[in-house]
Amino acid sequence: MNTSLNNRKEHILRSVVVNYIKTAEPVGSRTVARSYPDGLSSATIRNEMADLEEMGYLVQPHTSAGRIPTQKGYRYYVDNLMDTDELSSDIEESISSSISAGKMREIEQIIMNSTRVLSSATNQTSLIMGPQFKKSAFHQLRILPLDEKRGLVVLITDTGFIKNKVIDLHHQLSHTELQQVVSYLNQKLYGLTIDQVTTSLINELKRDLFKRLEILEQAFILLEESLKEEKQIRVFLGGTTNILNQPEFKDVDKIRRMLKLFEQEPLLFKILEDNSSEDSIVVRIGSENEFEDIKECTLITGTYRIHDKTIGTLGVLGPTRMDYSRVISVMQRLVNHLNQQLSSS
Amino acid sequence: MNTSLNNRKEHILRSVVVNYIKTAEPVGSRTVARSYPDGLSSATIRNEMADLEEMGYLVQPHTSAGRIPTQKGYRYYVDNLMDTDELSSDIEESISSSISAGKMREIEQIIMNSTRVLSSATNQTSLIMGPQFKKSAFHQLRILPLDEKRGLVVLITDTGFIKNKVIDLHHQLSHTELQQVVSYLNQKLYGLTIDQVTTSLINELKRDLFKRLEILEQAFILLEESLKEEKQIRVFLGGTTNILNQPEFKDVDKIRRMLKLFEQEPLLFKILEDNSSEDSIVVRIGSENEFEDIKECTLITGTYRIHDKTIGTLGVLGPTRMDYSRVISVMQRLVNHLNQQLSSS
DNA sequence: CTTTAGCACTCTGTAGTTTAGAGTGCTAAA
DNA sequence: TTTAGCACTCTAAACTACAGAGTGCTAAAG
Repeated sequence: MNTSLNNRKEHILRSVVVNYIKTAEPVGSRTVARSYPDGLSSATIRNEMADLEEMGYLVQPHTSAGRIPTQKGYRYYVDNLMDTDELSSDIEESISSSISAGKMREIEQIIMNSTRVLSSATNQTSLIMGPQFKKSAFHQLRILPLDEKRGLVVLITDTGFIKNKVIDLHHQLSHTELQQVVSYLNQKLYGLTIDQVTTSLINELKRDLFKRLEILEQAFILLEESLKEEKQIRVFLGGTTNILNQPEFKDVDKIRRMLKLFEQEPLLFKILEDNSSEDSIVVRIGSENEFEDIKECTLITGTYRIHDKTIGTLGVLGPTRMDYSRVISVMQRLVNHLNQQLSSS
Repeated sequence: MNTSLNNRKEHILRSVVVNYIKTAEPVGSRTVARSYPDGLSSATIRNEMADLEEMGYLVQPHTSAGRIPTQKGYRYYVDNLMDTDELSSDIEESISSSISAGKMREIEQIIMNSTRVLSSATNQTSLIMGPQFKKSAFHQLRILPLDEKRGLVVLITDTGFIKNKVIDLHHQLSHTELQQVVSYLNQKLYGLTIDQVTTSLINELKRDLFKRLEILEQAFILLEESLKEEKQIRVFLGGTTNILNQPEFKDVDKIRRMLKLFEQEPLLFKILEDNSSEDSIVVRIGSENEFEDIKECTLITGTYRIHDKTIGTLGVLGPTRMDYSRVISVMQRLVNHLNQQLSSS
């Protein structure tokens, strides 16, 4: 199936893809002929294009129109024909400046800026999964008494997350009792990722502790809730209006479906999560995507890390007619910057 | 200018407004005639409608079409003709259930649910300004040492907000020194709203403290940053796709402008802030709005409180052809629930 | 004086028709 | 194997025709 094409066919396919990406209009033989270095006539090109159509790389929207790439055509282009884009210096700059600006930056802030850069540099919709709490390792638990009846539980991870929650302390605890509980918990949990803190582990700890102090029910409830709650992680979106600029979304109905999708955070999360892969950048074209709603789109994803630990995914979503070369370059650059920036604190 | 209309004209105006809201089609004399209790002929209605047009309450899109209400027409309707909607029981229920569900609810969660309810019950876009940190009063400041080099500053307000931040402690502090600083700050700041903690006050405190301990520069930086940071408060949006259902937004260009607006959080914040008023619910029709981008829309806003302290605003944004009666009823109900729910913890 | 029936007139939206232009596939010659 | 030439196809835009909805005005009736 994966027979590779001869040189001339490759050249023609590339030309069709590149032109179609640029103009969104079916590409005719004349146009391709012009791009061919040693002048070949349009008739010859026509023959080759007919071949490419038969092989499944191109299609005609109707009998007498130019050709547009099929999904298979895009795939071949991405795998074999694409050269990586040189980024213009102002994009380079906007990437590095918007990410590294302040020093005392919150991680959320960095992520939000990234969505902005990513969408504006690619002219597509960008989506970024915020850092995944549950993949971080447990580092420290503190309980801070607020007043007679309430305390603040603070949970700190190795990647710098801080979660907190006010809890009721029905039974007053002495300071030392509290200390005991806390240090016990810290000892048991240290180094585990949040993922690993399962309900059964919690129950075990609970039994253990109840023997000594029949108190901290509330604290455990927090811990459990904290796990559940984090299932719905934020996905940040940028440039959702960019799809309106693309001619493939001139239909109000398509727009609606797309925007509906953007409103469903859990779904977006799933989409990103499923596509996150350890190795750099993944391109999913059209029906290569698992999710029904984006089977007419291309999704390009990458992952970012803190100290070699993958903690989130970023993606660019658009029509299959997407400037692959540019998007991939931008994404690559952005991921590098992010990794560097996030790991340097 | 504000001459009130006679009974018959009022009836006709109401009929036109109600019908137009329902169908989005210009309303003709025949339609109005049907709605008139004692049969009046369409010819009579026509005469009255011509009058109403001259007075500025109605217009014709073109010579031989029905009438549609002008902004002035809507205004008269809202002020004098509208009766409040009875809400169907399932909406009542969805309001109360989605807001009061859990017990240990985070305030953000409640707000997000509110956007959902509000937009789905009104079929419009809803926007809610999250609770305003800076209007809360300072309650407690804690500093929690994490390790040798870092500490966690925790700031708690009377309305239950908890802000925290990791700070570097270049110079190690003894426990007692830390205690001293913290209790001094607490004493000075207690009861002030965050708004009132101005830069000058911070500087004063700084001078004061430097005399005793030449240390806590970092802590102050936090405090200052915390103030700045909170200028960009989150605005939660719901049902942005609802505008696509309205025929006034069948033009892709209008859609784009609207969605662009939704992406500009600071602007939305300003819009909501400007419209927030102490007394219940405000209706801004068309050009009554100050902001250029929504001069073709109607914005209906209300405020919610915690213990009689206004902390946020919620709004419904849509075309001027909006079901005023329903939106106002829903908003009223939602605000009541919110106030009750937020104040009971 | 108010209401109404009747009628001519206006404007829109839709459906059908025409036409220019772009691009193809095929054939036959180079 | 390549290319010139030509007949053919399909689309998108422009134009025309027409039915339908609604108006304003006039003149008659209450």
